[in-house]
Amino acid sequence: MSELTTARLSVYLRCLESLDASGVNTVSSQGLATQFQLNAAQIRKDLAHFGEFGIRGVGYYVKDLKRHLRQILGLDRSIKVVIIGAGNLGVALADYAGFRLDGFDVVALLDTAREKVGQYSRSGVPIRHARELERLVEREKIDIAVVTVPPDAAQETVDGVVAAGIRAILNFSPVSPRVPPHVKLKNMDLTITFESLSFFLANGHVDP
Amino acid sequence: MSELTTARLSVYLRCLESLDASGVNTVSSQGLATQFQLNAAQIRKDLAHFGEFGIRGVGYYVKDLKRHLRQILGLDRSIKVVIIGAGNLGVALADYAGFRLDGFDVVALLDTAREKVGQYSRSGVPIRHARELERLVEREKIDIAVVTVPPDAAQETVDGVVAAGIRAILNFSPVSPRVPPHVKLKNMDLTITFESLSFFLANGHVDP
DNA sequence: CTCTGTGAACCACTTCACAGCA
DNA sequence: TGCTGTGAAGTGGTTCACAGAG
Repeated sequence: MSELTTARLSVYLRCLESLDASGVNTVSSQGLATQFQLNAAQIRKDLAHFGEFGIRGVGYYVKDLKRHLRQILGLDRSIKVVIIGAGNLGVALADYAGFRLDGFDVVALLDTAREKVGQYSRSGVPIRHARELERLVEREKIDIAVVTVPPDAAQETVDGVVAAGIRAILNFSPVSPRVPPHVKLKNMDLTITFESLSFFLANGHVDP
Repeated sequence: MSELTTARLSVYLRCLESLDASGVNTVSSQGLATQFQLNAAQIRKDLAHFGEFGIRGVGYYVKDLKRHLRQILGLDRSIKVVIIGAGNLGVALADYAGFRLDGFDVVALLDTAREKVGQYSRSGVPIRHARELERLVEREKIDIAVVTVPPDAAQETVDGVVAAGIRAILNFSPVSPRVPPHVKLKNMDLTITFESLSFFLANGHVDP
């Protein structure tokens, strides 16, 4: 299943939540498409991969489809997250309000700096020593590790995360660590993102 | 020019910087490909869009190609960045060390909260009132706006940024604001990213 | 008659394979 | 000979267009 498809499922879920909040009961793929600037055929095709959720001549029941999407995305339970690297970015992510709402539970921040261990983030996430990772994973059934350590520590951190049995990693450091095939690694490389924008500024405006 | 191509140019630049730091003078597309797990033909094709930088039978001069890529990516000058929304994430980004190294200069954080305005981030980025945006853009020739405001303020913030004349926006809020066609908007949606990982955990391990 | 689910056509990006230059 | 630059082939993802269910 394509990355792009699953990202769109998230978008659809968000659209449906908005419609549901407005009291809308049913929506057609065409309705979704025009309201949220999507492609109707693509919506139908994306959804059809997972079952027949629509009713011909009617569309989709908003609440029904919402529930299906939540389940497909694995959001029908709390997802436990640990953040490794209690620097600016790590702590900011731990305190990011959006997560809690969407069922993501940041269990701990991990770091090796003596003066950070034992502290709490503003929103109350405890900072613990990185060596506790294995124990934490075992006891708390961690689902996702977020890596916000300096680039030269990224690969060893990721290795530790994999060894601890975590199968999904979100990496913010500007390197692409190696992971075994059963582990899903997603890189959020801010430098690449900024350089893309810079490229557009340098070249984008010239084209006819 | 494809998004994917420009992202790869950033990757190539990083690889070349690493080679240069190791004292390597020339490298072939094959050399780059095997060392950094890329595709040799793709490297050649990506580069060939912008000129003939290689020498047949030899490869590419590392320092030369580095300079060319910097120029193509628009990194041969300082890029001025303003961050709108001095919350956890905005301040963390302002203090992110990686930027300064790569020629990105965070000129200011903007916010509307009276108690934040006048303060400084840990690394010394001043927090100013959001209404100063237009003046700041005019005086400082801002290139990129980073939007880290709450979702319901995202569209109006982006509208203001566009009105101020900024043509490249990096948006972290979980909505996709509308922008006119001459403006480049890049969304970094953490919720979608986490939900993709959740999807993988829920479905990835089953496939044969 | 409306709207879904889906094969077929289309398009974009990637990889292959080779002509030709150093 | 070794490697680039590039047309041709291949791959995967998107859009079209319609048969058929409700």
